[in-house]
Amino acid sequence: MRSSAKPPSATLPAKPRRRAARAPAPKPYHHGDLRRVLIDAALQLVGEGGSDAVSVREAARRAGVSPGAPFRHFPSRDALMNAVAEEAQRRFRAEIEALLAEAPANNPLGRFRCLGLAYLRWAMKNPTHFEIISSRRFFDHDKAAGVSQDNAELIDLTERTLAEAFAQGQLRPADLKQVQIAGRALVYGFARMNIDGHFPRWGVAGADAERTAEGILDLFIEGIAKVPSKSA
Amino acid sequence: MRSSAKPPSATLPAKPRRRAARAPAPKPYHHGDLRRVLIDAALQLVGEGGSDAVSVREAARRAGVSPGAPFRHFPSRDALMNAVAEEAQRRFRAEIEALLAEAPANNPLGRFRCLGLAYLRWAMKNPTHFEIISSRRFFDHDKAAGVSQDNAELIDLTERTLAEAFAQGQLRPADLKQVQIAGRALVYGFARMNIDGHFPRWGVAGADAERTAEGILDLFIEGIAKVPSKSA
DNA sequence: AATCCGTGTAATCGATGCTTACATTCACAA
DNA sequence: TTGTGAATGTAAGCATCGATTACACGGATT
Repeated sequence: MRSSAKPPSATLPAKPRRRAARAPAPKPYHHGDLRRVLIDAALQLVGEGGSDAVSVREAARRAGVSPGAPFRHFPSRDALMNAVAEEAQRRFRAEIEALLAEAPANNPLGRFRCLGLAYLRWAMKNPTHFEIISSRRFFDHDKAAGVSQDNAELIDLTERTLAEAFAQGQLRPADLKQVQIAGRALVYGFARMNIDGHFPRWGVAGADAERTAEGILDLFIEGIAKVPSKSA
Repeated sequence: MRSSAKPPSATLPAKPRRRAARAPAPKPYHHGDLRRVLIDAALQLVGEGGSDAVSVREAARRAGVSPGAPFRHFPSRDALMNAVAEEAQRRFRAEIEALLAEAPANNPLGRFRCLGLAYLRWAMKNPTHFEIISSRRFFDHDKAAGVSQDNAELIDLTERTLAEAFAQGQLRPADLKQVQIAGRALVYGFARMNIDGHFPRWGVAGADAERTAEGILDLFIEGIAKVPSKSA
């Protein structure tokens, strides 16, 4: 945030005070788990106004803590964003794999499609969270290894799935690596078009979005599948 | 900029002085064309460090002008960014159309491919400029009509080209609208993957990028073309 | 030549990220 | 049980940023 559009944090949890002895210590000097709370607050801010809407001070405010406190847990705003990205990526991966678990095991191309669809659905449903896990502006690759690893494993998963599909003769001959990159570019691009507000210009309204997502995914898969009129 | 990584503006372009009457007035009170200079400075800042690296103050600094001066020309930082986006979009469109002019007129699908390639090349070459014309964070759609119009006309162009290709029987039967959106998602996604730093993870180095771009474009076109081994 | 208004300056405000010095409390050891 | 050090939060302050306001300059119109 560039200082312009930052609301004055309307809602504080009515921070109580006093502590010590044995009274129902309402305001302990040490916050229970500030790190966790800060990540949640930041995650919420992301959900409200995108990654730009995250400020350390506002997160501290929502946690009911002084502006300097977060720096005990995160050396910089970027570090906080890294942690946020890590959390978002964890959720992303969890949902993808959950959906994949329901897909039939004996149809690799179908599973490939399922992966793409799960990817698109999550991205459409959580655009702001998707944004921060996709832009490498956060988490420096070196730090935040969790994100990279989760992501890398997801990529490996699709790669294996695609290779299986090819091995079972479901694909036309092609450079599998390029197919994989093209597929990624397709779903990533679609998700990004949503985030970046391209859809209105393309006549894709909110309700159509998911249907369109499915449509372009099937179009792509038809393009790489062996029999042009089979897998859709 | 969030105050952290802002260099102290090492290089001032020896701010141009003089104008008016004929005496060597070294520092004219009125800048010649501050608006233009500010846009150029901002454009340069974008090229150096992305859209986040643009601050009104730094642009003013490079223009050799006081921090408040830019607000005579742009009511807000966003307004400045709008103008920058407009300029970038203009250049983008100009180059696309220039490249398209060299494509054979009688092969719509080839022209469609040329459009995609030109799009990808420009995006790879000017990633930071591409970023600001693609994110709707800048130019409010209502304002900055120039960007929207340039973009809309480019979209119309590809739509017409695709329709021609279909009319000439170069495509397999398909929902043209979805083909167009898929194509856009593909190239946009690829360009965005570059911007967002996804390529290292995908084993796409700088030199490979353009070749890979061509590869996935051809893959896509093969997928929608009538004879699977014709248009590439 | 006198005036007006577009354009730049100076000063200031509130917000932000981040740092430093200090205060408090928890946890572990004697 | 008691002491002490490390962890964690507070207070205060710096620099930068976007944005506003009052003022100064000067080119163009009349």
